[in-house]
Amino acid sequence: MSERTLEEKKYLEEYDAEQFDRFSVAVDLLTFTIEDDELKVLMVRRDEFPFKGCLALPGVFVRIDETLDEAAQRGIQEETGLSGIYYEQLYSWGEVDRDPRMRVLSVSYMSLTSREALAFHAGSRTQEALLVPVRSLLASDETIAFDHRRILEYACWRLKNKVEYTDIAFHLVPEEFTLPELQRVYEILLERPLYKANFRKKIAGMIEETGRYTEGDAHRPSRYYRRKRDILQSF
Amino acid sequence: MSERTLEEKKYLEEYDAEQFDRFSVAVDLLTFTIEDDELKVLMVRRDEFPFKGCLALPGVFVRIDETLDEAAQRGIQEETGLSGIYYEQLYSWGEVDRDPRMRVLSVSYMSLTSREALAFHAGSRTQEALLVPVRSLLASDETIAFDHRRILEYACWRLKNKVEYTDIAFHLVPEEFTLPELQRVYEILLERPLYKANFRKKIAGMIEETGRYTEGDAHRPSRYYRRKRDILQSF
DNA sequence: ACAATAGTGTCTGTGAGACAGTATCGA
DNA sequence: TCGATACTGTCTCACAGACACTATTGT
Repeated sequence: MSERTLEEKKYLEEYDAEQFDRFSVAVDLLTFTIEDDELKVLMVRRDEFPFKGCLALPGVFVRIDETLDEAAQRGIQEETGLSGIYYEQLYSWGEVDRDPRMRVLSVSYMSLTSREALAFHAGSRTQEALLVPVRSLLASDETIAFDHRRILEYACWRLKNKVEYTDIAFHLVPEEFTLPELQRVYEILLERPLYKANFRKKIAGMIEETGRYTEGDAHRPSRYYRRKRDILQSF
Repeated sequence: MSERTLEEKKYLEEYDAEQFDRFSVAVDLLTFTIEDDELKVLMVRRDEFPFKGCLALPGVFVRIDETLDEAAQRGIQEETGLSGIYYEQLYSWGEVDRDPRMRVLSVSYMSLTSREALAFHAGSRTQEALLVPVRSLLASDETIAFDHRRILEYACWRLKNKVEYTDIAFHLVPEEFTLPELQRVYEILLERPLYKANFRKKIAGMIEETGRYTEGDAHRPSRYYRRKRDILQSF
C-alpha cells in the first residue's frame, strides 16, 4: 500500500487490535535425511515439563516481525547449522489442548538434506539433536511429545506421496550421486523394491552425467550424476 | 494427559505465557462451486478500510477455545448456511504486512459444494456474498484485498491438481448426477476438453447407477449415478 | 425422418513392470 | 577366472488418447 488518507489513518488509530483472541505461533520442523538405509528425522529429547524425557520435534516460536518461512529458516539454521536447504510448509495444527501450557498454533515445515551435509555442520547445538529412525519410532508405542506423533505420521505420508510424482527425493542425496544410491533412497521412501532398469528410465530425463565414476570398490564403478536444472518442476 | 504432579502444577503456575509474541489468527475460506459452466468462488465486497470496495475472501477470526477446523466450519456456516460440506485446510499465510491493521496469520481452507445446495440455503447473510468467476477475476488486474489474489491462485492450482488424482470433483455435483454433468465439471476444472469414452472408463470404478434417468430433454435421456462409497480414498 | 445428446467398441501409443542379458571393476 | 555390482535390451500388459460408431429421446 502506498499513501494513506486521513480517514484511513484515523481508522487505524481507533482500531481496537485487542478485540480478537491471540495465539502463540510455533513452527515445528521435520528435518528428514537418510542414514544407514533408514529414513531418519531430527528430534530432541525434552528436559522440561511437559512431556519431560519424551522425544519431540524441534521448533521455534514465530516472532511478531518475521514471516512463517523466516521462522522456519531460523529454526533449521539453529538445529542443523544449515541454511539454504530445501524446505516446504506442510500443515497447521490447531487443537485447543495440544500444548498444556497455553494455546499454541503449530505450523509444521518439512526440510530435506543429505546426511553428508548434516554431518559436516554438526556443531555445538546439534549435540542435543538426535537422528531418529522414523518408521520404527512410529511403529513403537513410545510416547511422543504433544501431537508430534500425528504430525510425524502426516509428514511421512506426504513425503512418500510426493516422492511418486516430484523430484523431491533428490534433496536427500549429495549434489553428485550414483543411480544405485538414488534408487536406494527411493526404495526407502517408498518402502518397496524397484527394478533397476525401470527406475533408470523413469529418472533419465531429470539427471545429467558428471563424467566422474566411483573408485576403489571391488566391482564395476558407478557413474556420478547430478540433477538437471533446466527442467520445470511439476509440483 | 491424565493427572498432573505437584511439580507440574507448580511449573504451569509459574509459566510465563506472555514470553512469546502473539498473533491474531484468521481462517480464510475458499468456497468453490460450478455455475453457468464456470468455476466460481464465494467472495465479499469490503465496505471498510483497508481495501474498501475490493473483493475479499470471507473469513473469521479463530477463537481461543476452538480448533482451526471448528473455526473453518463456523465460517462456512456463516457464509453459506451449510454445514457438513467438504472442506480441507490448504495453507497458512504469514507475511508480516499482509494486514495493515495488525499482524494476522491466515489459515486458508477450501470447501466445495454443488450450486444447487448453495442456492437452497441462500439466506439473509448470503445476500452480501458474491459468486465470482475465478478465472476471469485472476486474469483481470482488479485489486483484490490483502494477499487474497495469491491465496486464490494457490487454491486454484491445488484444486486443479487434486482433480487429477482424487475424486474431489464429486463434491461439486449433487448427490445424484449424470456423467455428462460430471464430465463438464472435470473439463471446467482441468481447463481442457475430455473424451467421453475415456472419461467414463476412468471413473467407472468410482460410481454406481441409481436406475433413474433425466426426463423431458429433446434427446436421449441420461442415467443418474451416485458416488460409490466403499472405495478407499487415495489422498 | 431429423436434430441433438447419451453412450460404446476398438485401435494405437506410451510407459510401467518384469526379467534376462551384458559390462567392468578388484582380487 | 570369479564374485560382485553397474548398466542395458526387450517383452508384456495396463491404460490413456483418439475417433468412429450405435442408441434413444422430442419434434
